[in-house]
Amino acid sequence: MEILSPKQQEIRDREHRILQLSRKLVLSGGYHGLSLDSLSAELGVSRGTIYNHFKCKEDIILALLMETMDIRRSMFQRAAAWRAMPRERLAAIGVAAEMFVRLYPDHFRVEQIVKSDSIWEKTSPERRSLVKGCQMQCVGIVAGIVRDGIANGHVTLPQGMAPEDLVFGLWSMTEGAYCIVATSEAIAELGIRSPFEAIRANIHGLLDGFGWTPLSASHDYQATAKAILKDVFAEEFKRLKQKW
Amino acid sequence: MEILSPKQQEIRDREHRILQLSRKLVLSGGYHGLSLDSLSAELGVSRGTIYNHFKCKEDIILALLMETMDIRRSMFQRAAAWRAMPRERLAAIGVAAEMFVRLYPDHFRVEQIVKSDSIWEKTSPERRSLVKGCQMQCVGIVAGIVRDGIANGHVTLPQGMAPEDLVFGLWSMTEGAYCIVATSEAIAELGIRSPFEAIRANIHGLLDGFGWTPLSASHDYQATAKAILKDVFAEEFKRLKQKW
DNA sequence: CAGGTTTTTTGACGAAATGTCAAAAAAAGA
DNA sequence: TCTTTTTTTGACATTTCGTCAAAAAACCTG
Repeated sequence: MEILSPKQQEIRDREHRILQLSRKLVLSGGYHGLSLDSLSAELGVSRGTIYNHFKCKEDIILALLMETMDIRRSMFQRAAAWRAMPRERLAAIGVAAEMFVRLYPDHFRVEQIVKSDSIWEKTSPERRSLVKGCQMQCVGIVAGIVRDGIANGHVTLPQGMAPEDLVFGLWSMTEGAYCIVATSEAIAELGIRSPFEAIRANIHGLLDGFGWTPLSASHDYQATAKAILKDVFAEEFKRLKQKW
Repeated sequence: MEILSPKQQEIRDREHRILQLSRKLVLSGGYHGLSLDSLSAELGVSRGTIYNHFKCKEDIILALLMETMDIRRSMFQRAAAWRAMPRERLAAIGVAAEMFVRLYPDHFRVEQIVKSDSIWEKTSPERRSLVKGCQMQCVGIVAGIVRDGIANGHVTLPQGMAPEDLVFGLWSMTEGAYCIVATSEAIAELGIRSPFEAIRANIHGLLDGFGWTPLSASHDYQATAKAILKDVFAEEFKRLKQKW
């Protein structure tokens, strides 16, 4: 730990406060809800000061994204390190993903904003490569588990299908689901009562479809999920007030 | 067909031209690329005139979304009406979805924009309910096929899983995949060479996982896809220049 | 601690964009 | 041709972003 002068400490604290308040503003009003005027007014600093921390408004939003992406990455790492069969470790990733989206419901909102507008191009290259690297690490973690499953003979992918292709399927389904849930308010009207449960069932179907043993019919994955919650995400689970 | 005075005809034409140009602007520069100044300048009308057609900028964007959503809905309807086994009709939906996203690559861009910002709240309620209804119809079409599959004994869903839950899984996966492809440029770097093929494989895995007959191993679904292209989407296929 | 140097903060300013509205222009009707 | 209705216009008020020279604060150093 390096030593910081009071002034440097103050600056670092302020950056934290900027991001904290920005998250609140983005959550309540999207891209336009984040106004540098209200931000600076509420923080009691001038707009110029904020531009000392971030190159532009888009850079703030990307920093928000980076914060939560990093949390997710570390949750994925912990999940993948769980000592169990490959398919159970994959279930652990699933638990991590679901836990993450429940603990940080604004992440998808921010992610969507970043991707929608031409924000990407305006931000600083450093921050961009950070985000990209984080994404690649997440995919790599899951692909590693798939490779373990193949190596252990628990699953055989169809001719011409790479481990990354399966990761892409899992990624797409969870990303798509959370994205739909976060934005479409008509979910209940459409007859989908519990989207989280539905996605869990679909992922089990997907893995069963590739014959990944033990199949969901011959293993109690609900018990596995409980064990993961207890062993890996006990602290996060405590923080999650809603029922699982 | 009602009769239109020259003036009314001109107005209708202009609305069309507004949307056409708006789509181009949004595609190239996102939400901020759509500037009412450049829009009006390029069209040779004043900004005020555009506000005669649309309540606000957000309303234009939602109209763009509605245009393509309607096209997709009609493609889904045609696919579902194809006379074949339920799982083949589901494949037809898949072909429709993929064809759609290839023919209208800007759709996801616009969809993302609408969902990301607080655009939804600013738009007119009429347009909003149109969009919502379209979405519900699409889900309904696919759920109908799933119910047919269940009724015909081709598939049995696990205890407690509704047809809509499977639809949600399929929807999530395709939505997520196209969304990732449309926004993340690192797809190739991640080792996913052909995302479309990967998604097809994953969806087959998913349906196989629920035991939906005929299983992908015992039926040539590639031939099915070819037949669908020929029978249902011949015209669209001709317009699609890239290889399938 | 005084005086000089560097760092940080400020807020006025220019530029751009949105949406409004009274007045002007065009179209329709009599 | 004159009147009424509809449509278009563009100046105006407002908001917001990002910049930058000057002011203020913090930091050295003898």
